[in-house]
Amino acid sequence: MDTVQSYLHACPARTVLTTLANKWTLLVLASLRNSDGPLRFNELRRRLNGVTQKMLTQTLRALERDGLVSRTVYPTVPPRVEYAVTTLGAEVGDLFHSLGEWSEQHVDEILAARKAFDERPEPAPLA
Amino acid sequence: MDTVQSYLHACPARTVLTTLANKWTLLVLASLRNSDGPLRFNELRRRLNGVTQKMLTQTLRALERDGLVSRTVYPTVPPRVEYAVTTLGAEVGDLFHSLGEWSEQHVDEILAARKAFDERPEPAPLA
DNA sequence: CGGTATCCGACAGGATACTG
DNA sequence: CAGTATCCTGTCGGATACCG
Repeated sequence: MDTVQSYLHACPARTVLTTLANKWTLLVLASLRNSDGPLRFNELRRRLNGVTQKMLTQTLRALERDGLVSRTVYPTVPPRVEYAVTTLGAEVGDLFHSLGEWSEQHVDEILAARKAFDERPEPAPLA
Repeated sequence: MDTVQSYLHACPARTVLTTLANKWTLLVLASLRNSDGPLRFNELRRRLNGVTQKMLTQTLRALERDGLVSRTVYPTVPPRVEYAVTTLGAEVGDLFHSLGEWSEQHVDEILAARKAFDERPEPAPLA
C-alpha cells in the first residue's frame, strides 16, 4: 500500500496532471495563453462561458499555487486583479497545445472506437 | 449554459483527457508501453502495486473503449487475457512521455512554488 | 469588482464478497 | 485467472447568498 502511495506521489506526471485535469484548468490556461497580455477576473469569466465564480477562483488559485499563473492586485477602487501565465505556465500551455493538436487529429478515431465498443453485441449465451 | 456544454463537449483535448486523467490510466498505459509484448491481467495488477481488481478492470475497459488498448481472450482453462497498446495508444503514450519528461524536469519548481504559496503570511490586518 | 461561505447532488474510487 | 456486484466514503463542481 505504501509502495503505491510513494509511487503515485513520486510520479511527477501525476503532480502536474492532478492540477491540470480539473474541469476548467485547461480552458483558463488556454485563454490566458491566447490573449494579448493579462486578463481581469471578469474578462476571463466572460470568455469561459458557464464557469461559476467559485470554480474560476478555485481554478486560478490552484494555478497560482503551482506557479503557472501570476495574480496581480491593484489596490484601487473598484479593485483590479490581473491574471497572466508565467514562464512555467506557458511551457505547460505549449505541451498541452501539442496534446490538443493530436486530439483534434485523432478524436474521430477515438469516438469511432467508442461507438463500435458501445454497439458491439453481447456474446451469444451459447444456448 | 448550452454554450458551455457544447464548448466542453466539442473540445477534443477534454475528450482525451477525461479518459486519461483517471487515477490509474497513465500508469496502465505506461506499463503496457514499457513492457515487451502484451501483459496478462494479474501481471499488470502486480506491476501497479495497490490497484484493486475493480479499478484495473474499469481502467482497462475505458482504454479499450477508446481504442487505446487491445484485449485478447484465449478460451483456455484457466482463462488467459492479454492486454496491449494499440497504435493509437502508443501515440498517446508518446505524448504523455513528453509530458512526463517535462514534469520530471520542472516538478521541483512547481513543488517550490506550492510551498511558497502555502507558507506565505496572511496580509497584515492593517490594525 | 472580485471575491468568500455554505449547502448539496453526482460521481470517482476503495473494500469486500461472490462467480464462470 | 479474470472478472462482477454491492456498498460506502471522499472529493469535484454547481447554486445561492453575502462581503470589502
